[in-house]
Amino acid sequence: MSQLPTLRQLQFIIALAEHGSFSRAAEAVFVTQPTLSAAIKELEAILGTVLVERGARGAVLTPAGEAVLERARRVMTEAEDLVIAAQAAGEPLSGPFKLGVIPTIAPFLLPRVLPALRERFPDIELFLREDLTDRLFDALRERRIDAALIALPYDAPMIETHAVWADEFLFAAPPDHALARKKTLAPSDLSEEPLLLLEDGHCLRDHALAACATGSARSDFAATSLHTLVHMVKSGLGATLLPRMAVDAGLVDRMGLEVRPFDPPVVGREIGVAWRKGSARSDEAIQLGDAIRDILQTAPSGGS
Amino acid sequence: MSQLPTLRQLQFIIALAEHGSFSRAAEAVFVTQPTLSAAIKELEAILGTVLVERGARGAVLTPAGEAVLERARRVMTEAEDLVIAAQAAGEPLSGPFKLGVIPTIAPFLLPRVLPALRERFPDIELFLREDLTDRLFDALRERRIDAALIALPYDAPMIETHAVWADEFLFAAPPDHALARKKTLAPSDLSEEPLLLLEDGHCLRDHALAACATGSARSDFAATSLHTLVHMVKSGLGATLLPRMAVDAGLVDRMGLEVRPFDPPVVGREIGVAWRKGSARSDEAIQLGDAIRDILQTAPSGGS
DNA sequence: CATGGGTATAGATATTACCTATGACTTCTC
DNA sequence: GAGAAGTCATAGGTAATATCTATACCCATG
Repeated sequence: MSQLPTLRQLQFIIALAEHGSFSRAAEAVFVTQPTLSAAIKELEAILGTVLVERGARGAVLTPAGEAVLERARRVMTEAEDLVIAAQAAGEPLSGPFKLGVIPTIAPFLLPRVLPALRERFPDIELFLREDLTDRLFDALRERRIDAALIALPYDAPMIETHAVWADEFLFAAPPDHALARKKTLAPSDLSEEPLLLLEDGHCLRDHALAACATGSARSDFAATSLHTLVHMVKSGLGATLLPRMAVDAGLVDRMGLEVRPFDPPVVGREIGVAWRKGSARSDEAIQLGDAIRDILQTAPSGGS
Repeated sequence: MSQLPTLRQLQFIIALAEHGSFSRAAEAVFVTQPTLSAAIKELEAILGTVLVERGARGAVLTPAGEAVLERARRVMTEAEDLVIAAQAAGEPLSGPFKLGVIPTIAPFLLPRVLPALRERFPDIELFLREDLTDRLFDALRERRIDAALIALPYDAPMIETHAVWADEFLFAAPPDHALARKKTLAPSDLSEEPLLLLEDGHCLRDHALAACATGSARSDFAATSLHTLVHMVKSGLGATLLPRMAVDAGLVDRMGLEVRPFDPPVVGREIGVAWRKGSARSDEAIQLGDAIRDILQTAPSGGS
C-alpha cells in the first residue's frame, strides 16, 4: 500500500487553500513558512501529484489539489469527531453540550428538568438554544448544536431521533364555548371548529391539525407563541389545542379558560431527542433524553 | 482545540483490535511491541480515555475503544481514498482499474472497444468482472470494483450513474412467426405475445418487459445467456427482444432469425457507467464512459 | 513455582519536524 | 527600469519524537 499522508499535512493544505499563500497559511497554523513549504512538498511527493501552483502572488490549488482539499476536509472533521466521540464515551454528558429546544417545549419543560439534570450530570455545561424545528435541524447538520428536543413525527434527512415522552393535546376554549360543556372530546368534535393555532413554522400547528384529521385552522389569525395564543383564545377568537406539558406548567392558570382532555385513545405528539446522523454525541443525546423522561416521571408537574 | 491523534495511531489501534494482542498487532504493522504499546498509550492520553483493557491473555477494547475503532476505520478509509483520488486526478485512468460489466453487454461491447481504450489510455490496466447488476452494485459498495457498466434506469442507494449510450431493442423471432411479416413493429404489437427472456436477475429481462408495457414473459422457459436465448428462439420456443449492440456484434448471424426494429420512438435501454457515491475514481468512471461513447460513435459496428 | 504468554519500562538511536538564515524570483512602485 | 516588498525554495542546525533492543513485570496454568 502506498504511504499515507499525515493529518498534519492535510491540515496544512487546508490552511494553504484557505489563505492562498504559504506564508499566511503558515502563520495560521503556527509554523514557519519553510516548514509548511516542506510539508506541502512532501505531501505532493506522497500523492505523486502537484497540488499547488506556486506563483509570485501566492499559491493556487490545481484541480487535483481541489479534489484533495475536499477530501482532506472530510478526513479532518472525521478525525475531530473521533476525538469528541472518544471523550464523550469516556465521560458521557460532561463538558459543553449545546441543546436546541423548540419554543412550544422550552419554557415549560426546562424549568422543570434543568435542576435535576444538573444534579444528575454535574459536569455538564448545557447551552440552550430555542428555535423552530427546521432551524434546529439545520443547526444539527452544521454541527452548531449537539442535540435537539423536538416533536415527532418529523422526518428530515441526516437526522436521527429517539422518542422521549408522549405529550397529550388538550382542548382549550372560552367558558361560553359550545364544546366546553362536554367533559371529554373526540377528535371528530373538532370537524366544524376552525382552530386558532400558532403561525406557520411551528410544528405544533401541523401536529395539532394532524391530530384532528378533519379539522381546519383559522386562516385569518395565528399566534406567535403559546402565551399569546391563550390570550387570543381568552378574547373569544376561537378554540385551540394545547400540549399538556404547557398546561401543567401553568400556561392557563387564572386565565378563566376551559380545558378538556380527549377520550382515549388520546391524541398528542411525541417529544423526542434528535441528532445528526453519525454525530459523535448521539449516545449522549439518547442518555439525555432518557434522563429527561426519568425526571418527568419521578417529579410530577407542579401545575395547578 | 484539543490535540488530534495521528493516522499512525489510528492504524495501530485498528490492528490492535483486529489481533487482540499488542505483540501480534505490532507484528502486523511492522513495528515492535513496545512501539505499539507506547503509541496506544499516547493515543489514550490524547483522547483522555482508556481504550484498551490490558489482560494477561491479550488486550480487549473498552466500549470507548469500540467507538473509537469504528470511527478510526472510517478516517483511515477516507484517507486512503484521498490518496487514490489524488493519484487519479494527477494521472487519470492509469494504473489498475477494476470495471464490472453486465453479461448482456460484456461479450458484445468489450471486443469492440477494448483495443481503442488501450490505445487511448495506454497506462491503464483494466480488470474486468462480468456479473449481474445487483452483484456489481454490491461490489461497488464494498470497493471491490471501481466502476461498472450497467443498464439504466436502475436505482440503488449509494450508487451514482452517468449515461453513456442508448441501446435500442430489436424484435427477434423465427422466420415463420406471425410478426415477422411486418417491416417494423410497435411496442403494442407484443401485447399478445409472451416473450422468451433471460432468467430472473438479468436487468435485460426487466427492461424488455418495461419496453412493451403490456407485454408478458413466458413463465415456463428462461435463458441463462443471450446466446442460449437466440438458440431457444430459433427452435421455435418464442420471440424475444435483443439489444441492438448484441445483434450488431453478430449474435444472430447465420442463425436464420428475423430481426425487426421498432417504429420511432424506438424502445430500448440506456447503458451507463456507475460508481459508489463518493468514490475516489468517479471522475475516471465518467471519463471512461465518455471514451466508450466516443469509440462506439467513431468506429461503427462490424456486424452484418 | 516455574514457565510461557502477555504488557510496560528504560535507555540508546535514528528519524523527522521544525526553526533561522538566506537565496532566487515576481510584481509593484516611483 | 531600479529598488522595494512581496512571494516561495533551499540549506544547515537543533529539538522533538518515533522506534528499537533489552529487560522487568504480571498473571494464568500446568
